[in-house]
Amino acid sequence: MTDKRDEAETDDIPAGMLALDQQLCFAVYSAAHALNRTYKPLLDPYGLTYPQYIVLMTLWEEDGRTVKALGMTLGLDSGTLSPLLKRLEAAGYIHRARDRSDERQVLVTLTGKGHAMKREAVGIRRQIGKATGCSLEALQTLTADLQALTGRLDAGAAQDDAA
Amino acid sequence: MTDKRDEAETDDIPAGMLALDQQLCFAVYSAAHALNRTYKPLLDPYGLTYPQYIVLMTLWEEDGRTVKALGMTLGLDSGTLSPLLKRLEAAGYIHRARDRSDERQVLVTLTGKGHAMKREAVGIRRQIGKATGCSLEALQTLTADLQALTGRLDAGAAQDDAA
DNA sequence: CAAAATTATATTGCGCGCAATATAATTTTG
DNA sequence: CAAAATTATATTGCGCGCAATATAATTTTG
Repeated sequence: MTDKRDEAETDDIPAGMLALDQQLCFAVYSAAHALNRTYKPLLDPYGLTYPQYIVLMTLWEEDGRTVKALGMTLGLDSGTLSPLLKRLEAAGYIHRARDRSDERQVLVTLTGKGHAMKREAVGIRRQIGKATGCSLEALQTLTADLQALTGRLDAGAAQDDAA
Repeated sequence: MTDKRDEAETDDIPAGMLALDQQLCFAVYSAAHALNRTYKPLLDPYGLTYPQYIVLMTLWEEDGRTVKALGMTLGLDSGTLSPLLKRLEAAGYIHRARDRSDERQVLVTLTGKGHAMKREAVGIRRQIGKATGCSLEALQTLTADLQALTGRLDAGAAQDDAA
């Protein structure tokens, strides 16, 4: 973009020491996997995966959303959500139905089992909180920093699309 | 574990506001996806996925590792690595060969193309750095916090295994 | 109002990530 | 040293996550 040339000298990184940006990427990658592993034994008894649990959390906040609305909140498209929602329905947690006033849309609503799961989530939340071993402030800071990072990354991607 | 009862009142979270620990989990989840999306257009021209790129980075640090050693570093098992490495070999980036002194092990080494990719990585690294939009200090703090989090999560999981 | 464009969801195919299992090589045990 | 246990890798099956495509409903355009 700029016509500067003289900032190209990060060329070689001392052996045994990754560049910081690579470290960050790997740290996010590893943390995501570690969280997944931590959730797994807590969710297995309910037959839920972590992404399915996230969808339920979203519905606990606001029930009766469309697939599209869920996708916007979670950053997922129908290619991921459609089969996931079918499994959640098969497991009895949600119900899917075409919107009568716009038959293109599918409304996703919690079943009794889906609502009941919210109470079970209290224990899960407590265990995850314990496992992170973070103070409330640390949790807040880290969350805010990650949200800011995600925002900047997505903003950059959107800009690239425009070009 | 403790016999206290009087800390069970996080039961209900105000509507429209997720508990902080859930926010953190979702923030990590979203950041990982955002990073993946950012890497994708940069790696596509080379026919590489982000996990494959991570494996290459690991080999740039120390070539000639076993599958097991790679797995320890990356937190992945052979179920993930075996097919991934086969694809990296098919793409010409690495070579796989049984260790002559212990035929159970497979040694993974970079090809010329695999080594050459390290130079291409300089540009990718710069673009990712720009996309994160972080100061060096912010990058360092965030990385360290995430590494600490991952460490605590994995330590907890290891403890559970022992029980 | 009919044709074209847009929108919402679903499907297919591919690459992880992981659990469960299989296989072959090596080490330990009796 | 032979049998049993362990170790390293590979394979199968399932659920994401995403790109590409298909389909049906709705909206826009002429």
